[in-house]
Amino acid sequence: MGLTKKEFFTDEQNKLAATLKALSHPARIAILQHIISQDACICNDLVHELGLAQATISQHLKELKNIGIIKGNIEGTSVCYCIDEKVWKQIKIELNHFFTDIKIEKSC
Amino acid sequence: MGLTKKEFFTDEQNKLAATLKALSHPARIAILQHIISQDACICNDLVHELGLAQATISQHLKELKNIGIIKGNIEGTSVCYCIDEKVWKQIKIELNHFFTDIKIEKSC
DNA sequence: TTGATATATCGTAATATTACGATTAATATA
DNA sequence: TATATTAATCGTAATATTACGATATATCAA
Repeated sequence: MGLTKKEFFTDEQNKLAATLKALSHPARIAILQHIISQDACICNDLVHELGLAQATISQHLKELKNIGIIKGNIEGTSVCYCIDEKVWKQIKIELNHFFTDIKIEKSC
Repeated sequence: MGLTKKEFFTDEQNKLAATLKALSHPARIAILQHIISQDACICNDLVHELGLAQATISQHLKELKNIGIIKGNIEGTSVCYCIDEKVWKQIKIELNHFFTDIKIEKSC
C-alpha cells in the first residue's frame, strides 16, 4: 500500500496527474511566476527571493525540469532557468482540454 | 521538516497549489471524468469502475469534496455525486489566469 | 424486525514528499 | 594556485499520501 496504482488508469490520466502534481506546491508556483516575471532567472535569485534553503530550491527546480516546463542553461558559475514555451503551451492545451466547458444536463 | 512552509507564500499561491494537489491523482482525474461523462454518478459505480477498494474511493471523493469541485447528494441508501459547476468554472478561470499566454522576450 | 446494501470513518502499513545540512563539483577571481 | 561562489546531490528526519481491511451508520426490502 501507499503506492499509487497507476496500472488501473490510462496513460493520459497518469500523465495529467503527474503534471498537476509537479505544479501542486506553492514554492513551485512561486518559482514559475518569478521566472515568468523576469523572463529568466538565476537559481540563486530564487534562493534569496523565496527564503527556502538552496538544497530545497534545487529540488523543486528538478521536479519542474522533470516535466519539462522549465529548462536550465549554465552561465559560468550559475544556472539560468527559463520556461520551455513549447511545453508550457502544451500543458495549457491539456488543461483546457480537461477543463472543457461542461454542459450539465442533470445534477444532484 | 517535511512540512510545506506555507507562510513563505501568498494565499493565492497556496490556494492554487492546494487545488492542483487535489487534482493530481489519476484516480481523482478518473472520478471527475466519469462523473462528467454521466452527468452524475453513484459512489458505488466508481468502486466497480475503477477497481480500487471502497474505502479508497471514498477517501478520494472526500478530497474532491474538500475543494468543492464535486458535491454529493444522498439518494436513499446511496450517494449521488456531481460536479459543482460554479466551482468547476472558477478553477478553470484560475488555471487560465495562471497559464496566461506568456510572451517570452529573452530566453536561456 | 432482520438482513442486505451503500458509504463514511478509523486504524495502520507502505511509500512519497518536503526541507535542510553537509558534501561535491565546477567555474570564476584574486 | 588558493579561495570564493553557485548549484547539484546525498543522507536523513518530519510529515503527508495512498491504499485497504474492519467497523460504524443509515436506509431499504422482505
